[in-house]
Amino acid sequence: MSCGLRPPTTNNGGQAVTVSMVTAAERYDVAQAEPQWQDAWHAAGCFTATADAAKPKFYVLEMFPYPSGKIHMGHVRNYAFGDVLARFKRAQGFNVLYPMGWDAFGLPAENAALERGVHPAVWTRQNIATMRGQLQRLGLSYDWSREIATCDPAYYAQQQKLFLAFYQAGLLYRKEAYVNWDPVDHSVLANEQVIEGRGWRSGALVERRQLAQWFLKITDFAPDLLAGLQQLDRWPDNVRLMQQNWLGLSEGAEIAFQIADRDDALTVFTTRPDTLFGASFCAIAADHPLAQSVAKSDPAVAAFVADCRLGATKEADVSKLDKKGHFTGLYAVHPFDGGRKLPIYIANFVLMDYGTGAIFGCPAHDQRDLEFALAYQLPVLPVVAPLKGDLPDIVGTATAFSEDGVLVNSQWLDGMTVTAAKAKAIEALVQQGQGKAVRTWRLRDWGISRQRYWGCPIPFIHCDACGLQPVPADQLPVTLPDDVDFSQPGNPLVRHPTWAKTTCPQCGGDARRETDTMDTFFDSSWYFLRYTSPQGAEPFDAAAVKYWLPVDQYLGGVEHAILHLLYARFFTRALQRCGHIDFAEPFKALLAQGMVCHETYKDQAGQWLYPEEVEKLANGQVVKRDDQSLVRVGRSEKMSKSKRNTIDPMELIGRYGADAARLFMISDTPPARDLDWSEAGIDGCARYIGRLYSLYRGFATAIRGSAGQNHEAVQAAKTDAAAAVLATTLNTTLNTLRPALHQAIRDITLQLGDLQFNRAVASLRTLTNLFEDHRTSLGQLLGGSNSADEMTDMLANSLVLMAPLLPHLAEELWAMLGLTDQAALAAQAPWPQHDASLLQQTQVKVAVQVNGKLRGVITLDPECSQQDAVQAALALSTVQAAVDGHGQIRKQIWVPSKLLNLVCA
RNA sequence: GCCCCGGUGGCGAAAUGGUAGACGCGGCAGACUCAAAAUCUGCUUCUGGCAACGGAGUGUUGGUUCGAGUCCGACCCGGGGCACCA
Repeated sequence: MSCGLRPPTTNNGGQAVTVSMVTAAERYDVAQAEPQWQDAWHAAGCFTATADAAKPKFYVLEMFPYPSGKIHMGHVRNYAFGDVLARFKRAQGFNVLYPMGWDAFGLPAENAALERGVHPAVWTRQNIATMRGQLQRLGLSYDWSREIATCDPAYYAQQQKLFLAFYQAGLLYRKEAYVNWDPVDHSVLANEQVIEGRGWRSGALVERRQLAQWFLKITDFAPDLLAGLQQLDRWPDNVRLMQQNWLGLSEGAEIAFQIADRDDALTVFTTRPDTLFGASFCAIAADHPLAQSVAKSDPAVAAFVADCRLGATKEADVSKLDKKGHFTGLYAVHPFDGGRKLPIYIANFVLMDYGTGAIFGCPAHDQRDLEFALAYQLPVLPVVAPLKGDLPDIVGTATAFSEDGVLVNSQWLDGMTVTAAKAKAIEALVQQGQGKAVRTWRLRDWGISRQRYWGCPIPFIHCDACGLQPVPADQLPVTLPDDVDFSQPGNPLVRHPTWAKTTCPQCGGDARRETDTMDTFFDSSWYFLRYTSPQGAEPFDAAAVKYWLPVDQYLGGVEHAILHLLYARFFTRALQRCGHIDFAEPFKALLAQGMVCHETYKDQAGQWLYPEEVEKLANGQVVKRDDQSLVRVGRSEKMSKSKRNTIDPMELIGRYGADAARLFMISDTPPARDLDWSEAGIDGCARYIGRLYSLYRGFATAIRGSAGQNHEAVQAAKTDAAAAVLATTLNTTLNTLRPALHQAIRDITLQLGDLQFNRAVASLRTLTNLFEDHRTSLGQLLGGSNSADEMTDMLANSLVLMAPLLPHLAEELWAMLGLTDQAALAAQAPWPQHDASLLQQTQVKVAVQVNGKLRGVITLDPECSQQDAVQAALALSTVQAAVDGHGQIRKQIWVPSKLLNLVCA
């Protein structure tokens, strides 16, 4: 990099500059400077992205926020990471797309309407305006011209087209499914609104009720979603593993058990056909057709089924229930032993959604089956023996044996391994016509119907005569009515006097609109495509998508590791099938950032409190700020609006500035790790910025101000000896800083590329700490030596390295050093390259161990031979003493430039 | 319950199987100051020692290795997800 501003080298008699002294008036005015640079970036159009096939592109995407009202620390963390990367990639010469928008539909807006009477649209728009301002104040380098909001009819109109395309492609269907029904409020509740089995507002016991709902056939893509994970080598392994487990492929068998004294059979799914001889019962889900039919004639069974319905809808809750069952009075005939009859139970731990909704129970080798068998006094027959040792006491320890082993007590399977027995059992079942090998997925189809107002209307019409009709293309979009009544619970679309009334596109008769709206995950499954042509008249422009997609780096909270990311992956496949796009995976690389956590507060009434409503007294008590009532402090959890344990970052920004707040969020903690919120350290970030300002200010003065620093200093050094000392000092500075800069370039480039933001900050600090250590002689070099240009270039390079991390400060210093003829703005300066030849070390420190224990360190030439190293090592008294203490050297481990280990005996 | 992740100084953390604690926060001491703030300098894992120099140490425990924070096994503790919060 060349430097245009050449410092004068003649002596004009200027005063010596004291680099470290800064008066208050010379301090960095963050509040004034930051908005000014934000304006400058905007005016220069630094961040506006334009598709240009000639340039390599890089799409940086952050999970867009729900407009809850204010940004919180999790957002700042997420967006600070993204912005650093976007700025870094721009400097590296990429054409960067870095957009922002709003996941604007959702439940909280309706809650605000219910609680405060404010219309969801108004509330949402206000929140967006507030949060946009906050993000802009953070100096994030978004292309705001591409901003979108999912609640904008311009967005959801396009979404309705996609919905109809999926319908055309046969990816959508309707079926009955359970919802949480609040019998008092007469409304459907989200899981979040069910607290300990009761409606959050009414307190009524929640029931499960069946409703006809829309489903997307995500299960069609299960094998492809699984296979695709293999290619996502820039996704974290844990996220891929979570997705893999969620898809939940299991290889097993379907077995038809003849029902005794009836003509029909019960088909069960099992992954352990090898354990068939250990079966002691069958169990079916409460929603299984067989259970339904038995319930019709048996009131006790009906009561049990009804009881199961009352219970939980969540898998987590279901699994915590005590295993309960009810005998149906029916028996299943064992397929390999007609003499054995297995009682058929209805059991609360069998899920209708998984497999066939029916199982056979082998208590000895399945923990859930064992618990059930122990509760209902069913036989426990071990059929697999461990490979080593005796069969453990299964009943005594109440622990099923589910590891690998050898078959016993199983007639013609005896002696086989589990794997061989599985194959053999299936083979036998196939021959008998009673079974087959099948693969089952845990994944269920995606239910997208929501009985709510604030979502994208599902573009369908119900006609009594013609049935379900898609809204014709020329009648799209179906927009939400504005005049809605939130004075009572339930979906206002249903109660609206006119909105749902329409005519059938088929017969022209009276018909009703679908009043369900879409799951907001639908909205967020394609927004990254819309960013490429945000104002387009079609959902997205094919050429723009072809250029920008896939997303090169996606950044978001690990809490979205499964649902959102899986739905988005499904969506691109669905769009591919519909011919809209030609790729399957939307996100090439993923950073699953850890959560920002904070302790929680509840008042005496059990209401969540925001941290700012809480005061910590000197005596350690925590009280409510307004009435001093005692507050209950909960453990640290993910910051969330529902628990109100959020921190307003704007207060920090007001106090310290955007750069300090951002630096604080990216320092110290690695991105993927959770962060327990604490303000300890923010002062240090602000001080670092102040220190850098005064440091570089001193350098700027040295460059610009008094010419001939070096000359002055040399003049001042009256004797030859003093002059020689000065020359040596300056030389040392040169020889220290030169490799240090290139080390920093190399390190920061690698670290930012690997998203190790905390380490990049540490590397930058290491470099600038060195500048501080050498500030006097660096000032002298800048002030008119042969190396002045090189030193100025070095400072310019350091600012380019700084620019992604501290963008506002870097601009301020860039201008201050007069570098604007290299690039008008630091944000436009190209990323430096390191010179590997400058990183060669002439001396290396080598650790000397005796029997693996550190006994000394020797400084050697990198090319030093093992023999010489041993000699140098033994010259150390500590090493010699340790060797003497152990006897003879038996072995030497020599890792050049690193370590010498003398193994003695 | 099932799946995933994490555990290293007083605190946040760093460390291709090769000198544990880089870089910070906090603390202590000193310089500057009438004083304070800011700034600067030094020290700061614990422990013994005046020191030189030792001993211990990465949640617990066992193993692999010349050598383990790192790899393998078992366990303990904390956090996240579990399909209608987003």
